[in-house]
Amino acid sequence: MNEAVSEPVLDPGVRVGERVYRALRHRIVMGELEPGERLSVPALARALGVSRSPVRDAVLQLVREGLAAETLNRGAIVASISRNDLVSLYEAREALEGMAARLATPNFTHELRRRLLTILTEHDEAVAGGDFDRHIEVDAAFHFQIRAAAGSPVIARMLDEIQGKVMIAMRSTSVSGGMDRAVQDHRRIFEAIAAGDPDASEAAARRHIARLTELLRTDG
Amino acid sequence: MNEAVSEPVLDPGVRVGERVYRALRHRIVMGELEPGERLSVPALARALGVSRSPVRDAVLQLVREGLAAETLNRGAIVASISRNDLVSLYEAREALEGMAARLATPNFTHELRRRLLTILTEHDEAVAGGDFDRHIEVDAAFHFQIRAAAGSPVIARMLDEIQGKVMIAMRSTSVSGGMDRAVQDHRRIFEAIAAGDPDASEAAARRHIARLTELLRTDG
DNA sequence: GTCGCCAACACTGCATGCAATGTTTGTAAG
DNA sequence: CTTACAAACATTGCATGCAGTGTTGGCGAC
Repeated sequence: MNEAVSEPVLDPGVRVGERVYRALRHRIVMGELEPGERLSVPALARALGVSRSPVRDAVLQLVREGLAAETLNRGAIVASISRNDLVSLYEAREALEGMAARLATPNFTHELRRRLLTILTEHDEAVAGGDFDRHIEVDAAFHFQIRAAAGSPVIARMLDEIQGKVMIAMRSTSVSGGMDRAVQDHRRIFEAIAAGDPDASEAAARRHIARLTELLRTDG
Repeated sequence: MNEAVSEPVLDPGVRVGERVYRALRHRIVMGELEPGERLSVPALARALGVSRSPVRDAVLQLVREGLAAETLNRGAIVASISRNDLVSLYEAREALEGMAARLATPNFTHELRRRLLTILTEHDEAVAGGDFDRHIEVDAAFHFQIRAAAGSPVIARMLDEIQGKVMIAMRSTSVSGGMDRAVQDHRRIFEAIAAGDPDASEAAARRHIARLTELLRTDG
């Protein structure tokens, strides 16, 4: 744990603590750090070539965000997201994605139409090719466009937080089913937004998430 | 670092940093620290009789939570919640309170019925007496009971975060109107939950918040 | 061979040092 | 009296020291 310091895996940013936070968050949601893995402040500081202060700041933020959990006098570990946690997260997500779709509807532009159609096409290809990772990526891109169009920083931030935890959980629980269903759902959401119907947009977005929640509750 | 240290305004807790965080958060949402007021780490450390480290931790958490804002190399200040921020907060709140009411409906118990009825009675009295502060307090208690009954830690946490910012904003923007209307809305929510109708519960809760949002958009 | 104790270790959380940086105040020139 | 400049001051963010505490690994007793 020494030579790798040459590539500190820290985005060029401003505050060291913030950079450490982003790097750790990225590694957690990307699965490079697995749930249960210890986040030892001295070890991370050595690995990243910085002192313990900014690392401690970063870990504290991760704990408060729910991406890390404190253990009994043994420091923090990467959080494990249980099946129950995931259900609770999806309940919140259903409400927020629904509202985001509703708010995005009056903001529909040609540019958004173009982007969403591109994403839908790529999604079709990913599903046809059975590319699960690409599916995950394109799925996230679709929802990202909608919540950007919603123009609500509060909702966007909350959905980001939810998504981080969901991505942790997705690696442990195989929610592999329903790739094709997701594309259908997305297309319905798109059509409702394009039609300028806020109620239909919200309903479609909620059904989409609710379907995933149901998958979680039943499918093991 | 003198006489005022005798009453450090810190709940007896565990970690000093956490206690400082709670104390500062309490003072911010309660209006003891006004928006724009500087949160100087050394000054707070002196005032609270601790070192700068835990105070710095606390301020960082407040910034990330949105209750404080960083200024350009002059430390953090208590956040100001603008009218636009408030609208965005209420959009998220509408979605989440609605979902909370929906989820609370199947969990309705005699105990919850008793508590909500007590709160509604107290709310009537507060409105009849024109007691605005009491109205705020009882209003918060009503929503707290519902989101506790919802049993979703994710939604509860998000609504807590929203409420903190809303309380800051309420002191600067006079959203005094609609005390009586709030009680009516609450009673409708209660009745829908008591009737065991999730759709009606969610709709009633959303209308309640949407009404407040509309008040914000129109009323200056 | 197994169990229990003890010592060395590692880590956490608070305190403090320190360089860099921005602000403010005082002073002098115009 | 206003303006420009400079020096002292305050604060931030990172680094490091240090005491308290829990864990771990080894060694001896049974």
